[in-house]
Amino acid sequence: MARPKNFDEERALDAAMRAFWVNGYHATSTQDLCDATGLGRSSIYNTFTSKHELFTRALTRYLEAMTARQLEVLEDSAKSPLERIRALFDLLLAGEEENRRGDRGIGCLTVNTVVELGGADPATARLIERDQDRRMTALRAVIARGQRDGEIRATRDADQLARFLNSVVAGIRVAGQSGADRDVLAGIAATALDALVA
Amino acid sequence: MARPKNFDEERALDAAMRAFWVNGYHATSTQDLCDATGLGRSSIYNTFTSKHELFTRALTRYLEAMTARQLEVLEDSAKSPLERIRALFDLLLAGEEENRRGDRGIGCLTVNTVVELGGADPATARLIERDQDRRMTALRAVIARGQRDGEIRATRDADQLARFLNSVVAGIRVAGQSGADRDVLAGIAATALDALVA
DNA sequence: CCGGTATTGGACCGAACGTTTCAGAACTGC
DNA sequence: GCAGTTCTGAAACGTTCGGTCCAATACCGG
Repeated sequence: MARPKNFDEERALDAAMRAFWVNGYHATSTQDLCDATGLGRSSIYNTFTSKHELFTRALTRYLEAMTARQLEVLEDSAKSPLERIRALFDLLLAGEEENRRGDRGIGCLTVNTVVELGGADPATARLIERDQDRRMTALRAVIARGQRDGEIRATRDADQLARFLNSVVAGIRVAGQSGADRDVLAGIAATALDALVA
Repeated sequence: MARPKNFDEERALDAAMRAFWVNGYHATSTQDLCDATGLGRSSIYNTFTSKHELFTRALTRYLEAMTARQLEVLEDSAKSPLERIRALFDLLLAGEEENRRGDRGIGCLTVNTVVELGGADPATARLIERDQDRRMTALRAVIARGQRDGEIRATRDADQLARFLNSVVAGIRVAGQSGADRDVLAGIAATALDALVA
């Protein structure tokens, strides 16, 4: 047929994702993307059409990877509902530990994107909304199950508790980004769980 | 002496603050700032030196205004500690209600700035850190007081609970920014309080 | 009312932005 | 090894960026 690309598209996507994650959409220039991926401008535009399209692809990849891992934890039938939620926080904390630049975390691409583009880029906002729905559904199910088992307080409905947890997750991400260390984040997570078991 | 400025510096600062708040630092151009303030380039640069300096001034103003209002609530001796914390959430929810563009909130300039610039702009990060210290100190004091009175659980120390609340506040801001309505945010706040009172 | 000083609007600066173009290189199928 | 197709690197596109310059203007103190 024709000349093949001499780079791995998914590897390039990962590098771009990382760049957007660390610096944000606007602060990442096409030159930065070339440097991060090791590709030339032509290859990037030939493969991904535009900066925005590349961002969309990178974000989609991020959402899929993160949510897949979270759902795996939430649906682990070897654990009780409450243990799964604890495991979810463990996963989160491990991720925060892993992704640090200097004295602070780089946050979560989802949260970062909601904050930076949420109001200005409806297509991206929808992408994140659909992902949130998936996570919320799984979370709600686990909580409802825990409530039936008597492991989780039933004084608030599963939906409300799920939204609370989801919001705490975002809060932990922001706290990590503003410099809180692992112990502090673990303390926040543990305290949040108090609201579920009391 | 000489010709006086024919605009109100603080009013201009408010307008600039609003622009940065809604769109973020990078996505707000100097032209946007001219449009928002109604000033010409010359007046802006003559008064504020640079875009970054204007941002610093605007952020400082925001921090001062927000924190002053929060401290006022937290130090209201007419209320019990727990009532003060409830009032803090009420203040937060009222602010979220007030600041909406379309179907979503515009968040909180502090959180937005941590997310957008936290890792790349140490001077700004320090500014926010100092502000956070003030708010955390007040929060810790109120919680400690509530614990002495037996109104707040003493199974976790005041510092940990304060960090938890602070993180929930950020989480609520992000949730509002991703489209959650008032009832949902109120539910998150109420659930967070469960962790304090058991 | 005039001299001195600061502010103002608008033209303008070089640099960087996202994107396009294109000639040449590289690979496939025949 | 040639024809056909795609990829690649480099140069260049027009636009917008943050910031400067300057002549005209407006005000104050004397």
